[in-house]
Amino acid sequence: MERINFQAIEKKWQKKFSSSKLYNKKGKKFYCLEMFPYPSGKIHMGHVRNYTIGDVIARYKYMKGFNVLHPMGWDAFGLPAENAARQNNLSPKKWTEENISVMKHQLKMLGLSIDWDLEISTCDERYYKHQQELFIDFYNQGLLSRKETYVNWDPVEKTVLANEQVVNGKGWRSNAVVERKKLSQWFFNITKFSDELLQDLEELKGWPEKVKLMQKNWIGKSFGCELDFEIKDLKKKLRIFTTRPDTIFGASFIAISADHEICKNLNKDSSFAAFKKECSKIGTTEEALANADKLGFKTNYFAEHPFIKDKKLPIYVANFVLMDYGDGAIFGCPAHDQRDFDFAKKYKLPIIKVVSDKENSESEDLMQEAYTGDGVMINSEFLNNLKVSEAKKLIINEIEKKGIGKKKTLYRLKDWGVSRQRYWGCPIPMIYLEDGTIVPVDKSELPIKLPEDIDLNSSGNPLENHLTWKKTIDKKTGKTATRETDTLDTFVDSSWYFIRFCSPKKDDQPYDGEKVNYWMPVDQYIGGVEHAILHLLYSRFFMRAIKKCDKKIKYSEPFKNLFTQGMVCHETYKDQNNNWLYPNEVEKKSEKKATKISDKSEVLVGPSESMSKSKKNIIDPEIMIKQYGADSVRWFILSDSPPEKDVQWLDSGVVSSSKFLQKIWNLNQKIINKKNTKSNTADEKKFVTKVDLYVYKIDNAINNFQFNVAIAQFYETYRYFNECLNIKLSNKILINSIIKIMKLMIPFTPHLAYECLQNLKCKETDSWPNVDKKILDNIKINLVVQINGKTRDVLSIKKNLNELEINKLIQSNSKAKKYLVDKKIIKTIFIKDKIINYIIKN
RNA sequence: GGGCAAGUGGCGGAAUUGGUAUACGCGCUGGUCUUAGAAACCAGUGCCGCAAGGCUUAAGAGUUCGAGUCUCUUCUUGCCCA
Repeated sequence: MERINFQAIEKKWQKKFSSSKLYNKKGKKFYCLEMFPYPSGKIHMGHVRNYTIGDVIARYKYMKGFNVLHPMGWDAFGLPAENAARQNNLSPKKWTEENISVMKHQLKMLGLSIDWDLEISTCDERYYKHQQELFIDFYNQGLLSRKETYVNWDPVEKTVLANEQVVNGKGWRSNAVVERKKLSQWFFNITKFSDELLQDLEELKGWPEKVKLMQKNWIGKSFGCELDFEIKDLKKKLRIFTTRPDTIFGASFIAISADHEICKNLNKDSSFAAFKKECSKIGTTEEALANADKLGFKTNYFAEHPFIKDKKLPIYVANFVLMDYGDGAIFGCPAHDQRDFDFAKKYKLPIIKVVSDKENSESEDLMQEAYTGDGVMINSEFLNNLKVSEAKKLIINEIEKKGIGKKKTLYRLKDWGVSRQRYWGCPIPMIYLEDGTIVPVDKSELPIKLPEDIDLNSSGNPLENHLTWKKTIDKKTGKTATRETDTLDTFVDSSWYFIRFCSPKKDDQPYDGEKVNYWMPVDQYIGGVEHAILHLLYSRFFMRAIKKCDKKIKYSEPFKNLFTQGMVCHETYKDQNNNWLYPNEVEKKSEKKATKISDKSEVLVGPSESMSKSKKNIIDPEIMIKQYGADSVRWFILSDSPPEKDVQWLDSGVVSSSKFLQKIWNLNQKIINKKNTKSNTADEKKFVTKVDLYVYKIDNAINNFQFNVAIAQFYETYRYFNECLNIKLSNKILINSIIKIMKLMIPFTPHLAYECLQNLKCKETDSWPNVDKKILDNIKINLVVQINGKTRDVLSIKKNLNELEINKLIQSNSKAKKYLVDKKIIKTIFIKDKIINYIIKN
């Protein structure tokens, strides 16, 4: 048999793919989008998986008659470009552009059905110009604000981090311990949509439940109430916020933030200053706050308990209370809150139990931890004997009646800080006038371009350090002004790129509203689950913000269906010195044994983990494509695991994929070269029906995102064809049937499939094979015969036979017959086309 | 600590959603071909048993004619939040 020349075939068809598109003007629109890549240098297996899945969907939908939009672009701003540029003495722009060119070439090698005419890059001024325009629109709509807040400061990167960029109190990239620093920042007012973003999750039927739940928890809606305490010494009221007003009778102290107004009275005290400094050492994440040592500073003030006459609660300044949570003050109920409990133990404050349950019957001084569960109120005067939920309602009522507070809804979601003290990002189009006012740049001046003559080697923000860039003139007043030197968080860039794809060349506006209303929402969005919260939440916010600025936009949800694919994993290897090794430095001897190729020393084979540069367990897709062909790589990455789960890369797997594709090629050759034989109508009918059944099954599997199952069906189909080469089928039937199968393979292995179809002289390759449902009705099914629930025979019969007919069949001709001799049948369970179960008595 | 998933051969996994458990692939074993190897092809491959047959979906219970699938308890792993 002739070996398949995949290099030649792939080259030939990729040339065609680069100009062919998936538009069916008459069909229903289908917007298929994969998360666009960061141009880090080369594509990795994660990209291969992501874009192969997307390509299968796009090609499949196109063949089903949809008008498919399948674009690609580059998430091209970001810190790595600056770091790389510094190391290689190259401009970030140049570095990024070179990476894009390499990666684009690599993506083309995969044979993707992307419409490259729509390509965008977020670092292109033709893109960020419009982002600046949107920024100004948002500003004018009151969706932006400038706030002075404590931020997570990364002392190594010298930049502000978002809460989610802080992992275990450390910077996600630098791993440096994060500090708190006060800075003036730009914020998108995402919290204006808190409730909407939460409510509308329910409408997202095509999203994984898991992702919706994560977003729900992230938004974190909770109820509580505000409550005023009186401080007699200061003749002031202290407003606190609590989600547990029911535990008010268990209150034993008040804790306030070090930045609270009351602390101004303490500023002269040097020990307080030292304490305040200590507080700034912990980050602002909930996790950092929870894990930090609870520290308190006792003030000389006391608050009056609102419900217990003459009871005074000491006021502490505590490091775990922040100004931006509630009002920067809480009351502490140690018995029922772990943080308060730790604090009370440390400063020897009273612990008063107010919720009782079987599980926490011990007395207060024996308690090892706070009890946060449900129960019945005790020690709480008029709340006694009520359940926690009832007590909560009643106490809020009482508080409102007394006029000392009110019910309040609280969201965990914070406004989105977008200022970054970095060069390689979208400049913020705002200017500072000499009198201190801040105004947007006049839209006619957009884009505010990044300067190219910058010095990346001195510390801090290169835009700030630039000699002339920030000096400007306000167009309206003609007065001198200073530019904002911060740039936007790169999450902003990716929050609207899917909208830009609808009209990527439109120059005078960020988008063409009509096109947006036609193509949006994205019908299928595909990407990693790691973006489940931020990117998706920000994008949902952007769509709403744009809708608010532009009444013509119809949609507020950007992604109708979301698919989150699993990661690509590989075994890890370490040598005797505990250094990681690349897979190509290692020779596998058996399951757990391997040696280092260079010196034959023993290698420790570690578990399969997500591919990462740091562990060196990476396989270069380009090398695989060159060795086995793009179709084999695509086939393998889809074949081995369900797409939502992690997949383990196996060289043996891709080898077997390429062997199978060779077999498919051979089968095509055999059929094309076969001499016409005399046909048998019955055989042909059976064959055609069976092929249609496979078509049906494969179609179903693709529709359900079960690509691994679809591929298993292809293996079976191949086997069946091979068996049938020797039975009496006309060439016409064989060719028409193999054409159907090759069409089904287009989404998976487009190069091979198109080449085979061409050899089969198939002219119409744009439509999906239809299955006649009537044919499937005539197919034989297996009916299971059970005696007392044990399978004794399987009958291959026509569909729709009734119980009587089945009984007759079993009595006349079945292995189950012998079990029924001389037995009394007390019950028969019969499910049509599935099972018959005889319950007998011995 | 809380929430959510998941647990099926040596491995990746399938099971029409309560109806033949282990499809398909990898690996392994044997064979054909070959000077030899590779490739290709054929056969076998959950466990016990010579066989008839029995057992088996993390462990245990329950519902049901029937449970991998539903319910409860326990264990383990993963993810998210703390």
